[in-house]
Amino acid sequence: MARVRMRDVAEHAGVSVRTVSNVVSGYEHVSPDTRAKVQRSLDELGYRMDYLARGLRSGRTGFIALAVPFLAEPYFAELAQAVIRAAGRRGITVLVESTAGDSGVERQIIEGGLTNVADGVLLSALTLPAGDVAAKKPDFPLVMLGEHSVGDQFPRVGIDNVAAARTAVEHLLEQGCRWIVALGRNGSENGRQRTEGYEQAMSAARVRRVNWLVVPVEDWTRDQGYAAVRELLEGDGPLPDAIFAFNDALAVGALRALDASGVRVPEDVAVVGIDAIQESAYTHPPLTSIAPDLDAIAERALALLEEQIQSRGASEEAAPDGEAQVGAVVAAPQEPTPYRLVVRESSRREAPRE
Amino acid sequence: MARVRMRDVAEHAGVSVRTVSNVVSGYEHVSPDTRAKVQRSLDELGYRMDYLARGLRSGRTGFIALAVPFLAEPYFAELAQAVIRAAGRRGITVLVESTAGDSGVERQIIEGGLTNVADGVLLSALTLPAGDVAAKKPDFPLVMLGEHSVGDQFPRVGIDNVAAARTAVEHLLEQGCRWIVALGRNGSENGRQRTEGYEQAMSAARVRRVNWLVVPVEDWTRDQGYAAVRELLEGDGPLPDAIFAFNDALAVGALRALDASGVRVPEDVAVVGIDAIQESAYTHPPLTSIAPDLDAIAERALALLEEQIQSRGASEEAAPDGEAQVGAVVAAPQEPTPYRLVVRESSRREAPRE
DNA sequence: CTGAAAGCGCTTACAG
DNA sequence: CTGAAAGCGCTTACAG
Repeated sequence: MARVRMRDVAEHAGVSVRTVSNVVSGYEHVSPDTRAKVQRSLDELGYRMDYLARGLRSGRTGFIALAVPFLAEPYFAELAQAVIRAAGRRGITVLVESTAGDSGVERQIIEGGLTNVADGVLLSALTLPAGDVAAKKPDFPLVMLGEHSVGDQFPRVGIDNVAAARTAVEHLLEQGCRWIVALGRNGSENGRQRTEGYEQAMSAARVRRVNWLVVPVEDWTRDQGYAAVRELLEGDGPLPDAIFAFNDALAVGALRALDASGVRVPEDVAVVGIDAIQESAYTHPPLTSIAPDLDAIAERALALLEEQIQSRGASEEAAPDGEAQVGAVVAAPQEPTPYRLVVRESSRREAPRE
Repeated sequence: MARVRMRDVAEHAGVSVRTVSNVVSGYEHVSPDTRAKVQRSLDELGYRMDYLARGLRSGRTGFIALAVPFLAEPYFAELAQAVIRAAGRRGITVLVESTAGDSGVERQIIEGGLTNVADGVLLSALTLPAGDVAAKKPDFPLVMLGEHSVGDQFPRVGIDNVAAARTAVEHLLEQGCRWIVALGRNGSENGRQRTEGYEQAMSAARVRRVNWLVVPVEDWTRDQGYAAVRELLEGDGPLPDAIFAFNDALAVGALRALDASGVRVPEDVAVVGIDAIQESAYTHPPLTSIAPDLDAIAERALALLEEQIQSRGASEEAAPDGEAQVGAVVAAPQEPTPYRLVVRESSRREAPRE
């Protein structure tokens, strides 16, 4: 029961390991007879490739790393699932890392902590200051997920946050809302961009400045959304028309706070989120949200990563000392991936006030 | 910028690679002077271990694989997060695989598809028939997650499903409910066990058989919960007292269906789930659920896996032909991990009917 | 189309 | 406490 190696298969089939390797890796020029013979030995002995050894020798492991802040956050879990599925189609195995929003771990990844294990990395950075990533100039295949505006140093894929936020707010404006609270500004680039989209829409609709309000939070989680809205609702006075939450988790928290305070959605306050996580179809009431095309994100990210992986192989051959600028090859600015507005009950006003 | 190897560090420091290796791996018996010298070279050259090479040579990669059916299902995402966190504390990297409920992939894993990449695997099987796993007698470290009753072939960790279900139903009975629908039986072992817990509680409370009802579903998802309850509510006639959903996803779907039909929770129908996923605190109304201790599950699973990994190392030394029965070493029946009942509004009746 | 052989970057008995 | 050397299981020019 000891491990079966290529050598064992070769002996069993009466060929050289070279030939076994050829058969296993699907090399074309092997005579049908030899192939059949080797295949039989392969099956009979139950050979299983040692990917580690192959990786060591060939420089390619067939793994890529996906680093997300919190795997337990629905958006990231769903993104990871999409990436795993897309990778599976390409015969790539995904190593999922959870950086826990800890920039230490993110930094470690940027510095190449996974380089020799993974052929490349997909990084959905949260805490890492954009400048830091840019400064490191990683010398391995890297694609950023989400809109982080890290200069144009790396290929990145994600929706256009500004446009997405604008779309969400425009939808609320179309429903007749005029006093719209933006929920979720924080230090992140994403937060800035979504704030900007909000402001663009409010400005274009000529909404009075007094009716603009951006509520900050630390993290885009249900609890923070809940807490922020509870605070907002305390005391007396008129209510805003609508809440535009920067993601669905915040929106879920907001809905719960509204519900707990007896505020009706959408009659009193309309709510819109971003991400269209699965949960959003089951909230009370179902949540209107911006749905990024996760499959498109995954597909494109993988395509970009593979481009880099391939070009690295090529350039290393050309310049064995590894001076090649890996990232630069494909750093051309990317089109943002598509998204769509999913209108559900949380923002559907029977009779627009307008 | 070419890759810095141990040999480079050794030359730079004027020692042998053996010494560099000793320093890097924290071997004790290295003179302080040598250590300092080597450390300086390490830093100066920016050495980074090639884990692949180490793994090939030493037989340990420092990776374990975690295979779950659907990473996008909240329970599994939260479990994965717990495992990653616990593994991080032990210096282990987790390779997350999503089997997509496809028994093909699960089977592949059981057959050792990840063996040489991961030191061991944590498998949360869903579709795989218990007998199959048992029949394969995997020759690598394996711990099953969740209660699958695969004989006692493998160490496994999870809550006691029967007891958990019984606890949930007993809680409903205590609230005065007498006509409790169990939602979620399917072909899975988990489903059978939760059904059994339901029956035990109903039986012990001497509830009339006419008031027992087990509603089947295919998957434990929100949509299936929604669809099943919609169907249940169609037409006229009295409503049941309560719904015991076999997991929170089903409960979320049930809550939505109830809400859409204008049925009040908990006044008309109380609802209880299992898993206590984060989402459950934000449903309408907040959902009572059974909370398994995910950290305990992760910790224990990792401990059991490490035991096996270690004992394999040991036994292989003793019996180089690999005849050692890896799993058997620690296959002693495990205590189920703890859980607790989290009572929220969905089952809290001000005035128990009893 | 196939063989014999070098080598990927480590670890680890074996000596000293 | 440290060196010189073998070898983990592959891939891949280099020959033939």
